[in-house]
Amino acid sequence: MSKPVRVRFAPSPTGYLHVGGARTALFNWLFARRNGGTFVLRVEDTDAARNTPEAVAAILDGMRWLGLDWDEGPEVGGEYGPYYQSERGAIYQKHADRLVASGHAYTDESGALRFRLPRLPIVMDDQVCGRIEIDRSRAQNRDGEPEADMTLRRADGGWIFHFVNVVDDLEMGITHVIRGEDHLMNTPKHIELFQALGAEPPVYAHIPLILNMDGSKMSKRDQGAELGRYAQEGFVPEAVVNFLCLLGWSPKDDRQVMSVQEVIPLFDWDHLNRSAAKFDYEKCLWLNSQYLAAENTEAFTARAKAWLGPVENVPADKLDAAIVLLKPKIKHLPELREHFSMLFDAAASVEAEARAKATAKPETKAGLERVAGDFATLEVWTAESLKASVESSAKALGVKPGALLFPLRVAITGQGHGADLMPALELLGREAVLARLAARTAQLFG
RNA sequence: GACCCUUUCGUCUAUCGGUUAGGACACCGCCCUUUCACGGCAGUAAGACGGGUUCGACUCCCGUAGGGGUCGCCA
Repeated sequence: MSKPVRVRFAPSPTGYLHVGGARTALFNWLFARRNGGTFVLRVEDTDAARNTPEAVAAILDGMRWLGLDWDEGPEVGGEYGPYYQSERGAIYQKHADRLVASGHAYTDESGALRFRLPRLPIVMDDQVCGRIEIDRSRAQNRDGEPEADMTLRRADGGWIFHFVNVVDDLEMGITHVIRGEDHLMNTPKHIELFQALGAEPPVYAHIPLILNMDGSKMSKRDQGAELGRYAQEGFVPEAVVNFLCLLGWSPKDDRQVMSVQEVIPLFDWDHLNRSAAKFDYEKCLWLNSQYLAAENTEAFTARAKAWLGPVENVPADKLDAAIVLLKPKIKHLPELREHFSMLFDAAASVEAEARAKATAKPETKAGLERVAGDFATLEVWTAESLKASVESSAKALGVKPGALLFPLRVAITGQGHGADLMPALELLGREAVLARLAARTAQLFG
C-alpha cells in the first residue's frame, strides 16, 4: 500500500553538531528503523563560505559516535546522490527552469529568481502538531506588507535553502520530513513549492525544540549544546542517545534507562510530545552514571584509560586499581582526574568546609597522630588491617571510629567526599599515607 | 506587527472525562555503612488564569496571559 519509508537528516555544516540537530537525526533514524525504511544523510552546504571539510567531519563524527548509521549519504553513496547540495546545481537548475516555464517563478529586477506565492488557503496535517489551517493570503512581513515572493536563487546564482530543500526531498523520494518545530511555518511555502513542481508533498512531523533551562534557545556556548563535547568528556554515547530519546518522546511508562533497541518498536507519532523541552544536564549526567555503573570492571577500565590517555600524576602500577576504586563514585569520566588529584597529589589544596568539620574538636589532632602511629606498626597493609587498626586506635582513645574516619579522610584527600577510604589507603601505600598524614595533620591544626 | 505551535512538581514526563494526579532527575530526611558513596525507604513539590460544555474536567471548547517559533538574496 504505502511507499517504503525514506527519511533524511539534512544538516548544514556549521562546524559543530548541535544537540537539537542530533536529536532530529536520532528521531529520523528511529523512525526509519522502526518502519524498515531508509535513512538518508544529506549535507546542505549551499552556503559555500561556511562549508569546510572540518565542518562536515564534525557532523559525520557526531552521527557515528551516536551510532546513527545512514543508509545513503556521504561516504556510503546511494542511488539518489550526490548527497552534498553543493554538487547538485544542475538538478536545481532543471527544476528552476520548470518553474519558470510553468509561470511559477520569475526573475526580478535585481536578478534573483523568485517563486510566485499562490497565496491560497492551505491545510497541513502535521503528525505531531495536528491539522493546521493557514490562510496564506493573510501572510505579511514585519512591516505589515503582504509577504514577498520567496527567493529561490540569489542574484549571484546561489541557491536558497527552501528551494533546494524541497527539490532534494522530491528528487530523493523522501516520504516523511521529521524536523524541528522552527520549520513549522516554513512548511506552507514548501508545500506550495511541491505543488508548483507537480509533486505530492511528504508527510510532515515537526518535533518540539530543545531549550536551555531558562527557556532560551540553545546556542553553541550553552552547556550541553555541542554534541562533540560529550565525546570529549567521555560520555557513554548510549547514555546520550537515551537522554535525547527522552526529550520530546516518551515510552509512556515509567522507564528511564532504555536502549535504542527498546525504543525502536515504540517509536511512533503517538509517543511524540508537542511542547518544547528544557535541557537538564543533571539528568543526562545521571543517565551516564547508570551506563557506567552497568559496565563490568574490565570494560570500564578500558573505557577510562582510553579516555584518559597518558596519566602523569598516578603511578603506572596503581592506575588500574585507582580506576576500579573510583568506578562507583563518578557520574562521568572527567571526575576521575579530580579524584586522582585528591589521592595522589600530596600538595592538593584542602577544602575549607571539610577542614572545618574535621578540626572541630581539638583532640582529633592527637587522634590522628595515634592513628599514624598505629599504622606505622602494622604488619600487613590491607584495607582490612587498616580498618581494624583505626578501630583499635579509637578504642584506645575511648572514641568512636567515626570520630577518626572523617578527619582521616580529610587529612589524606583534603576533601570531605571521595573514594572508599580504606581501599584508598591500601592503594596509596604506607609510606605515602604516613607522610601525607603527618604533613596534613600539622597543616590542618596548625 | 501578522501568523503558527505550546502551557501537569524547579526539570523530563504519565494521565487520552471519574486517579489519594504516578514515575524519573534534582533537593531534603531516615536506614545501611563506626568515613564517602552506592543501595533501600519516606518526604517537599504540579494541572498558568478566566469562562463555558458536562452529573463530573488536568483531560473537550472559547478567551486572556506566559513561553517558543516563522515571516531573509541564512540554514
